[in-house]
Amino acid sequence: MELLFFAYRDFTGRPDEILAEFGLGRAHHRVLYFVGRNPQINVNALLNILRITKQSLSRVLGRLVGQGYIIQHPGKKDRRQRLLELTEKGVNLEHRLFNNQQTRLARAYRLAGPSAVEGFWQVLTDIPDRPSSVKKPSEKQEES
Amino acid sequence: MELLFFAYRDFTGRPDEILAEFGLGRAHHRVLYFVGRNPQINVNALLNILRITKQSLSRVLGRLVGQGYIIQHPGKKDRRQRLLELTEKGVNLEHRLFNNQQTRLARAYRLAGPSAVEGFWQVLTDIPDRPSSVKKPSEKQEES
DNA sequence: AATTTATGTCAGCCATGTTGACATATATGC
DNA sequence: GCATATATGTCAACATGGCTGACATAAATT
Repeated sequence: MELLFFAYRDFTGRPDEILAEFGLGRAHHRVLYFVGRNPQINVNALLNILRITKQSLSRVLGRLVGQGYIIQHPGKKDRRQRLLELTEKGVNLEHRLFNNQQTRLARAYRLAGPSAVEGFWQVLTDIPDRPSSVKKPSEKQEES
Repeated sequence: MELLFFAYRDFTGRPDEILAEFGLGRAHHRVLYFVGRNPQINVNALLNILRITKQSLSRVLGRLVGQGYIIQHPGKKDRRQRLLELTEKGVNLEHRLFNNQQTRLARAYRLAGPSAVEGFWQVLTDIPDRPSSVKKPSEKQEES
């Protein structure tokens, strides 16, 4: 139980330091991450993943767009949508953050061994609410 | 990677709702949890676990003490220390929150099976920074 | 007696969540 | 084609829970 807390705490620790150099926070990290993994995602889909209000997202996203980490462009099928995508600058930063966490995970994986990793995934997948918003974009936005 | 985010997000979701009924937040939950699991813990040890400043803790802890969820009393060996302990009221609330999360975990465990659970623990234990502050109070506080 | 340690407190700042109200552009339904 | 719904944005105000800095007190330690 508390392991989840410690894991999360230390998992975000290093990235937080890196982000601080750029005057960004954890919230910006999450946006970078999910936009990076879901190019051309629209705002609504992103809101559903993060489960925050559009006003909260707006502040964070606006900053990322303003500083050139993310670009927006209208959807082709639905021009009301603003589809989000990392710029090269955004990709770079995201990679830097990602690598850091990956290193930590890799260490844990190495220590624990492959079968443990398998179980880890298994359980972790089952913790969130039912269908989960992970890689199930089938229901929403096939944008652009 | 994102699984950790989703797991954490949904893991804290229900408890957050319950806490809101009492006008408390997630920070209070963490304190209740760790005090519950480490009766007679002193303030410094708690700060080391949470990795926050004493001013932050003070606000949260002060509230919990004020509303009778936690009691403090001076350490016997070192009377400067304030040892923390849940009251019956605190135990009740903590149980309620705990059970909720346990239910969620139990579901995941059941779905994933025992060997997966084993691996889950294995990996999760290895994610945090080295010695980890879990059950390793050997270096600090042997109070009261 | 001097210093260090454990704890508390005041005051203010910042990031990031919230609600509510309202605006605009586009898509959709009748 | 107009009415309405949807996708998004924006303004304003507020709450929580981090943070820093400064200072206070009691008890332990040297």
